[in-house]
Amino acid sequence: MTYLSETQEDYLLDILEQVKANSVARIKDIAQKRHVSLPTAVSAIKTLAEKNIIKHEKYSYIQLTDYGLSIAQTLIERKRQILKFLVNTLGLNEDIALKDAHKLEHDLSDETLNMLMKLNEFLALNPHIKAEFDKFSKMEAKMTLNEVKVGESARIVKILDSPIKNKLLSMGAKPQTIVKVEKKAPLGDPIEVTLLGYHLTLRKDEAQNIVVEVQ
Amino acid sequence: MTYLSETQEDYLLDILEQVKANSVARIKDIAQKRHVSLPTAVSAIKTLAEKNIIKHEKYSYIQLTDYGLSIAQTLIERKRQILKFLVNTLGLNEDIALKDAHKLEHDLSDETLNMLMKLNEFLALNPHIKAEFDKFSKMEAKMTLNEVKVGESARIVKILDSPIKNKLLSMGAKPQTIVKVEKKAPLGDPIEVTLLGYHLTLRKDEAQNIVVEVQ
DNA sequence: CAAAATTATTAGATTAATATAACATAATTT
DNA sequence: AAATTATGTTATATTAATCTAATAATTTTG
Repeated sequence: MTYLSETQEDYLLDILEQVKANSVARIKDIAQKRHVSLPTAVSAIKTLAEKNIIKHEKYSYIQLTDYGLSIAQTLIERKRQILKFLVNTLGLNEDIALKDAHKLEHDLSDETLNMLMKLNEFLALNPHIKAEFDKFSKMEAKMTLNEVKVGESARIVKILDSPIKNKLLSMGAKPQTIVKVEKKAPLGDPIEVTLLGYHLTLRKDEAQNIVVEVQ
Repeated sequence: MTYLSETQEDYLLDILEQVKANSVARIKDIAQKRHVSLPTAVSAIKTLAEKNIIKHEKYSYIQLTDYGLSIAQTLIERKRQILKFLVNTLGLNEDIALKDAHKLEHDLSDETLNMLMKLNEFLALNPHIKAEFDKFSKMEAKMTLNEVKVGESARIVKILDSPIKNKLLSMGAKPQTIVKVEKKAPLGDPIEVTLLGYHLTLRKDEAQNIVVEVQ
């Protein structure tokens, strides 16, 4: 029915969280939680009130309407399921999972979310499969950049700690960045590559610190 | 390095797509692809040019810089992996998968993306497990709203085609919406529930059309 | 090659989400 | 109860992404 922007959904959830924790929510609390200025919170609260999600009288507490509470509950449940997927099923650490869940909760279609939940359930019911996957996911990729053939592109999986790491990071390279091997000298040393628009010449021992995967 | 907003990333990918398909890209093409007006495209192109992602001279073609091309390739690869997860691993249909992938490509952390890829690989290498999951995911949930106990909340999984369906849709209820059973008459008919702030009284045969899951 | 058509740009507005500065109300304390 | 502190509001501005209207450059065509 009422459309809420992502930001408005975030405000709503923060209000509910605050009410739960503290029995009442004030403008100040919400501004703090959201790391925004008071006027910003005031105007967000006004918009939510216009949409009948909350009630707010000047200088007073913020209260959820039944409608607002119900929407919030649905959002919370979505987020809970997404977190479960990220933490339990994928085994990601809480920090990353929370950040990602926060974005996903706004974005995922009901259909996709439903399938993630099925996957959650499936692995919960089949611990041997879950264990197998966990083992598999912990195996390191073993190909390094020096093994990539001339003309081929690869995706960086990890950059091992080494002198070259900072140089690459400073150029903006990171896991998922695509590197192309342009040329190799005889014996494979040095190696010419391009990434993020830069041309680089790497020694073989430097390239060995860059773990990659070819598609 | 250079930060691109989601919108800017979208423009970049559309430019690359256009260049690939047509060997050159013009403002008009991009405006069409993005379903925006020409001035909007002009200003987006200007921003990307300032960030050294593309080159553009007044009234002329748009060209990717090496840097822009490289960023685009990384983005494309991300999206490809996400799509693979949604379509191959989860078995979602292409339309939904494309929409979701489009949003996820901007949102997912590298760590999460990496785990999704592991899951892709794991299931590709273990077709028997994949087959088992496919079978599992196709099993319908079988609990309906009339079976939920008084005081409990449930998540709507599906609303079967029936007279009640339109009524619920018009209230904004859909899969993932939370319903709470407030009261049941003796013999479980009728049933009082709340959802999205509404109080509803449902006949048992209506409630049987609402497939739910209790958490 | 001049007129017409196509494509691009500039100017000026709008909306959502943010900010700072200035002011107003409420609560606390001496 | 007056002064001080805490909290909230209003006025005004900014930024990114969009729009419409007006204008300009380029290309096509009769």
